[in-house]
Amino acid sequence: MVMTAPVSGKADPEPRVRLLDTAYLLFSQRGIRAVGIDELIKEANVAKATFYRHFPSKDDLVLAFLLERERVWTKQWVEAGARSRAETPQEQLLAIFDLFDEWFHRTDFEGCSFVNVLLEFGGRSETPLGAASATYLENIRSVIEGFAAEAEIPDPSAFALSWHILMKGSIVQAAEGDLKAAKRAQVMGRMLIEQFRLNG
Amino acid sequence: MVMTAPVSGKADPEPRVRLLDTAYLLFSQRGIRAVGIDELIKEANVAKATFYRHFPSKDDLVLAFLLERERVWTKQWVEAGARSRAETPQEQLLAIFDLFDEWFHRTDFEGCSFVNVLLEFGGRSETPLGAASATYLENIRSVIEGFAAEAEIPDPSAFALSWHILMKGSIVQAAEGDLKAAKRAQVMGRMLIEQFRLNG
DNA sequence: TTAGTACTAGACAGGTCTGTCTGTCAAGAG
DNA sequence: CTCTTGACAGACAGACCTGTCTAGTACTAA
Repeated sequence: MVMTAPVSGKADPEPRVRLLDTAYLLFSQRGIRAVGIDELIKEANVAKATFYRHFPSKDDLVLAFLLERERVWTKQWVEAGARSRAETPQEQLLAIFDLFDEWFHRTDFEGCSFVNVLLEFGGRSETPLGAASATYLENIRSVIEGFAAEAEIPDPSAFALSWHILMKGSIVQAAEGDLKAAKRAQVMGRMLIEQFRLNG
Repeated sequence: MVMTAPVSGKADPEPRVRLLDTAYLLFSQRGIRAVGIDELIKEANVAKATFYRHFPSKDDLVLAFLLERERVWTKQWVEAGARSRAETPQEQLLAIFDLFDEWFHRTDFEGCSFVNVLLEFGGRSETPLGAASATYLENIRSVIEGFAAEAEIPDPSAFALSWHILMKGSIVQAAEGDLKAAKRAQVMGRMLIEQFRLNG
C-alpha cells in the first residue's frame, strides 16, 4: 500500500522528514487534537527545539501534513491508482470505488483526513486548518472533474459534486463499519454516470 | 425550526435542563472537545458542583446530549418532519432531502452531530462516545428502513444503507459550502429507489 | 584550533482542561 | 427556629498542552 508516506528509503532521514512521516501516521490515524507535540517528537526521535526550528507551530506541521496527504492520497493513490486500474476514463472513475473497497477492508483504515480535519475544526472553514482542508477537498473534486471531462460526461463540474457526495458518504459509512459501502457507492456511481449521459 | 431543543417553556428551568439545553447548543455547533466545562456552566448559569451533581463526568453529559439529539433531530425533525411533508412513504423518503435543503441554507447549519462525534473520537467506535454515535447512526438507518418497508421497496435494509450514504455525503458536502448538496442527493435518491424497484 | 551549525535532552512558563472541595445562601419541613 | 436540601461562587489540585529556553554534543570547515 502506497498510502503510508514513504518519502525516503534511507535508514535515518533528516529530522524534518521523520517529523512529517510521524505526523502523517499519527494525524491520519488519530486526528489532530488527539496527538500532542510531546508524543510526536518522541515517536519521531526528534528534540523539541528541533521541531520548532523546522515548524513555527503545530498548525504549520498540520498544514504540511495536509499537503503531504494530498500528494500521497489524492494524487498517488486515488488519481494515479484509478488511472492505472482501468483503460477508459469512465472505468477509471468507477475504479475509485474498487480502491475504496480494498481500503475499507484494511484494519488500519483511517478515513479521509480532509473531512476529519474539517469537522474537527468547526465544520465551515473558519480556521486556517478548516480552510486548508476545504481546499484539498475541492482539489479532489477537480480530479473527478478531470476524469469526467475525459469521459465526455456532460457538465463535469456538477457531476463531480454529486460524485464526491458518494465518495465522502461511503468513507463516513465505512468508518461506522459498513465494509460494503464502496460497492454500494459504486452502484450509485454507475447510475449517476448513466443519468448524466442521458440528461446531458 | 424545531431543532434547538426547547424542552421547556419556563423562564428558568431546573439546572439539569439548562445544562442539557446549553450542551445541545454548544456541542452541536462547535463539537465536544472545543467546549470546556467552565464555558458550559457559565453559559448555563450553573455552579460547577451542581453540574457534577447531575452528571458524573463530561462524557455523561455528552451521552445525554447525543440522546437528546436523537429525540430532537432524528425523531422530531427528520422522521416526523418527513412524514408530515408528504403522503406516500416514497415521497416521505425524498422529502428528507427537502428538509436537508432548508437545513443546509441555514446560517447556523451544524452538520450531523453523530458523524461529528464519531469522527472526533477515533473513527471506528473505540471510545464510549464513538460507540454511542455509531448506534444513533444505526437508528437513523432504521428509520429509513421503516420508510422503505412502508414504500414496499425490496430489501429495505440494503436500501437504507445506500440511502444513508447519500444523507451523510450531502451533509459533509454542505459543511464545505455546497448549498445544493441536498438537491444532488435527492436526484441520486430517486435513481436509487427506481433501481431497487426494478432489480428487486 | 576555533567558530559555526544542527542536533539532543529536558526543564520551564503560562495556559487550559477536568474534576474536587470549601463555604455561603435561600427555601421548605418539622 | 432549626435542620436539611440543593444550588450558588469560586479556589484548588493535578494533568496536559504548546511553545521557549538552557545546556551539552557532534560534525564541518576555515
